[in-house]
Amino acid sequence: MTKQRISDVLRSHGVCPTQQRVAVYEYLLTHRTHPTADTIYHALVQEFPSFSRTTVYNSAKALAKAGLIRVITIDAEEQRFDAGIENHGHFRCTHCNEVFDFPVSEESVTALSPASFEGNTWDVYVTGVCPHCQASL
Amino acid sequence: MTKQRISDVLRSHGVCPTQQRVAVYEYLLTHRTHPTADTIYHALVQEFPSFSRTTVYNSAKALAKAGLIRVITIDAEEQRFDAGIENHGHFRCTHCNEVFDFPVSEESVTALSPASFEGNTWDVYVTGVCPHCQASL
DNA sequence: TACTCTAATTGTAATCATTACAAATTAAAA
DNA sequence: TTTTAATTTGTAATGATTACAATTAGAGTA
Repeated sequence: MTKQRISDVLRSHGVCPTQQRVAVYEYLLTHRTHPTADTIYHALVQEFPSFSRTTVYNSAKALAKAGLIRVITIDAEEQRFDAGIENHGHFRCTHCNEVFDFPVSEESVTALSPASFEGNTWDVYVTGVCPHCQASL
Repeated sequence: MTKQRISDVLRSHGVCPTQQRVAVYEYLLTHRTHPTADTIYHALVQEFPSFSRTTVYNSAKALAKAGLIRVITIDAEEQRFDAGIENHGHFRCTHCNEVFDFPVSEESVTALSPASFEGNTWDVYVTGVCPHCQASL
């Protein structure tokens, strides 16, 4: 996706497409690794020398509010950000501390959500040891 | 459950049953409100004037490691603790900020957990507006 | 293009939950 | 008891996140 296209997406979601917001969203679209604010900051400060940590949080907040990204709190210490907004769960490996996606069907989500509550967003977090770390143990 | 009984439970889970740990576990057993460390601290400092915030965290960590309680991170700002360890999900109301339990069936959990990952613990977090707040809006 | 107004960015400082640490206390075994 | 190891506790440190005010950039208008 080109920067121009990303700008259009932001605009169509009511988000003013500043250079920084476009850069943050582009980074998340091309790095599906659930990066932390600090990781994003270090990656983008090279492109924008005046880039600020605060801008990462501000941009992410604007993108999350518009429904373009999700904030993941599977890690108690720090937030992670994810451009994938379709149905999926998150798995955190306690050994390598990476976060992976795994598929979650529409039916199982429907089965989960309590009927009497409204306007629901859901997160499925699973913690354990990933296949790669299992092999190396 | 008496203090004596709680002591036995801790001991049988390999946790040295100190007064403070018994008090924290008793508080969580009798208050299924998913309290924060601060809430527990304020409640117990009345019983133990020398009670410390650090002890809440230490005790909770020991209890969680023994599998007696769970740490809930549905709230990005602060941890919550829950003596309920059977299958259930957590719902956070964005209006009153309370956390409620809701049932999650064994099958839906099995359907969720990715097969290739091991030693899994899972958390299902749903966010929205609770029935009580829906009525008052 | 220049102008204007509003919104966004940025750097610094503050906040606040959580943890580190070392001294004092307690638990449990001998 | 006495001893020893584990736990508690108060204070200080940590570190992610936010508040804030000054600067800068975005987008519409003439």
